[in-house]
Amino acid sequence: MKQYWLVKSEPDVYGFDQLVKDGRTRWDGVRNYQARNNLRAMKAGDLCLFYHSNIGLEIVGIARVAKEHYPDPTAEKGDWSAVDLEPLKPFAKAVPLTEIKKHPGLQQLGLVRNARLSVMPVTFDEFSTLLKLGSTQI
DNA sequence: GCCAACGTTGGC
DNA sequence: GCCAACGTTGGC
Repeated sequence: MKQYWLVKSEPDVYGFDQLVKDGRTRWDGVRNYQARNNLRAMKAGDLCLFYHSNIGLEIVGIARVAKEHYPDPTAEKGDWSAVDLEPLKPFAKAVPLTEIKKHPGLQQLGLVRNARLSVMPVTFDEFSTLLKLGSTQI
């Protein structure tokens, strides 16, 4: 059973365009237990909505889990994990946070409820709704 | 740049 | 184990 996720990144640090350019990247540096546990629950092939925080404030595309979790090589101490992501598809139309907040079907989304969590699960219904808002099919 | 929300740390 | 202080994140 495929699961759905949402990951956040500041586009001036690492944006979706960069992921497309790179073809694949290591999603590391997560230092929050809840986010780490979400990373660990990801299965290869799961899909991740890619959100630009701080600048843009919109969902811009879909990535896919290319490699399941492994120890984060950037962690000097502590028990942290990373996964590999690859780009699947950019949104035809980016979906801004303001639109997400207005949508009655998206009020339970982690992005709305807990702005600070950087990796969060998304239900299939939420995922479908967001694809539709992004005028995108997979 | 400000501030609210949240997580972590450390004194007791 | 509680809670105040502090640091960080991220929307505005």
